[in-house]
Amino acid sequence: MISSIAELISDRIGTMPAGERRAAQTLIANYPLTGLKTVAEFSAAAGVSSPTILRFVARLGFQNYPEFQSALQDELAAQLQSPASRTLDPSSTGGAVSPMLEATLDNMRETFRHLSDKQLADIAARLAERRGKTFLIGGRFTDPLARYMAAHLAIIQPDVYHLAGQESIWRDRLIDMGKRDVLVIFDIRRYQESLVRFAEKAHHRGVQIILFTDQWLSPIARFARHVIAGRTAVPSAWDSSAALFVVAETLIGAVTRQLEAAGAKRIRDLESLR
Amino acid sequence: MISSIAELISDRIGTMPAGERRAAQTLIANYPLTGLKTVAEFSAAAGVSSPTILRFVARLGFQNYPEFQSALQDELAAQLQSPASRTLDPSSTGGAVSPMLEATLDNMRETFRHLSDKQLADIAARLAERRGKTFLIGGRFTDPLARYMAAHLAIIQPDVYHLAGQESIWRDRLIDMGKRDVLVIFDIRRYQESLVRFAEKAHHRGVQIILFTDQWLSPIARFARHVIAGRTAVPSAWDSSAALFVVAETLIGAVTRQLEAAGAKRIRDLESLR
DNA sequence: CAAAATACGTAACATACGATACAGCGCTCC
DNA sequence: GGAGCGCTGTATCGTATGTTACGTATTTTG
Repeated sequence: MISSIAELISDRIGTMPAGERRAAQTLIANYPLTGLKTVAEFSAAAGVSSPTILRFVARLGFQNYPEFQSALQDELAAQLQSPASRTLDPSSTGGAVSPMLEATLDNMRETFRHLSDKQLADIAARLAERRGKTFLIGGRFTDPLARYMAAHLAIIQPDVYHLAGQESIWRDRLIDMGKRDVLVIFDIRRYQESLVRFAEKAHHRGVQIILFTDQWLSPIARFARHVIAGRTAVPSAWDSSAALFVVAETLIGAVTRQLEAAGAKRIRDLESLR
Repeated sequence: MISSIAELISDRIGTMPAGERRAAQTLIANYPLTGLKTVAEFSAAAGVSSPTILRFVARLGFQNYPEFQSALQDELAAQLQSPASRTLDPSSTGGAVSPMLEATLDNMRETFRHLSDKQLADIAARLAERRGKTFLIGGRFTDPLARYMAAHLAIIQPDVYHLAGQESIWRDRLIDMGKRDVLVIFDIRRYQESLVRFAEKAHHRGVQIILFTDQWLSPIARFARHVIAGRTAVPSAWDSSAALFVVAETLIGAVTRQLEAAGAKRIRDLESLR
């Protein structure tokens, strides 16, 4: 049963030649707006020629382009009249994907429910005050999150370092850390021994630790000044770091806002360096 | 302050002559669909003549009919991109949580709404079939996502490589790529020249490209076999990659499920290696 | 009540839009 | 490696669309 044109497309997109597939993808990307424009605009957006667009709609089973547009408009009309039914109710998608998404969304709500605005503001403030250096590090699967956060923070303020590579390398960086510095650690199950040892040593040197972990709390929590506990359970073989990722983005945004004045100047300076 | 065209109309409907008022009313009645149709259809629906419609849109301040339609489409685009689902479930979040989170949740729902189960299943199947090698690479801020995905995929199957470091390094890896291989690219605004060039060359070598991008589609979409367009807009100075992150996790889960038998054995082997 | 002004529709016009024919190119399959 | 097929873009064509001019109807005002 094919109800919407979007389904029709994703059903046949596999059998389409390259050019028409581009058309399909650009249409899906911001559905259904591109389809309401003229053939010329559609083709320009997709980077193909007009005839390809027409062949595309022909393959979908429409006699001509206006007929295709009418179908899109009808669909849009039905959709606008019942706005509530449009926002993804769990039953409509049905497939194996939906439970994963639902669980992830729940995780985020839960994570933020246990996270007060004040707590986030405090952490952001600590990251924004430029007394010392900021170091970031993560575990096997969470190190990309540390990288992601470092990439953003490094733009709006100086002295941001992501600790990468072999353990011996970042262990030696301990020598540079002191009580004015901040260490952001990502560590979820199964907690890594090496990270715990590293955190302990940093803690003894007076470094303030901000820990991103799961709801069962990494042993590093003992040494941490701030602990962010995210929900990670999803119906999959793996744990999900998505909630922690969103917290990280939220913090990045908050820090950016606090450093607005200084940060804006810094960004301009960076731009001029290219 | 007049924001939407609907407001503009209801603001001036009092000063309009009878015919144009009928036009206004029929447009408001099922807004904005009637305005997207042709002048002839609009006039028929309103029971007036074509020139009356044109005089109507002229009175609203538009130079010509196409300009009026474009304005309607822009409005519709903005509306579709940020669904007002906030009003739907204020209960679940419990009140004044950061607008950042709400926007992120919306982005995810929207992203998955434009993403069919079949599409995801196709991509997962392509990643699971072990004919060739799998390469992953990302842009300035999205490379951590590539890393994250690579870290997981590399555990359940062989020949998974994350392309890191300087451009010249991964450019040389092109020599190892062929038509049996898959290249996963993350690229959101502002799109990186180097990535586009790399994608183009890989494409010419017959490599199948799976692209993670934003709703405005990186130019790499021209070469991509599969395109995943995620929503990135959040109330922050930065774009959000969270939706793409969740799609990545979903794919990781799907691939893992498909490789369950082979993957489980591989994981056991890995365990015994420690 | 008359006269003017405004509003509206009919009909002709020009533009630009969608459709089609054709040629070049790349790809696949012997 | 060569022949065949299928896909894609360029150029051209017919037409539907938006636009305008003009005449008639309707309302408004002195």
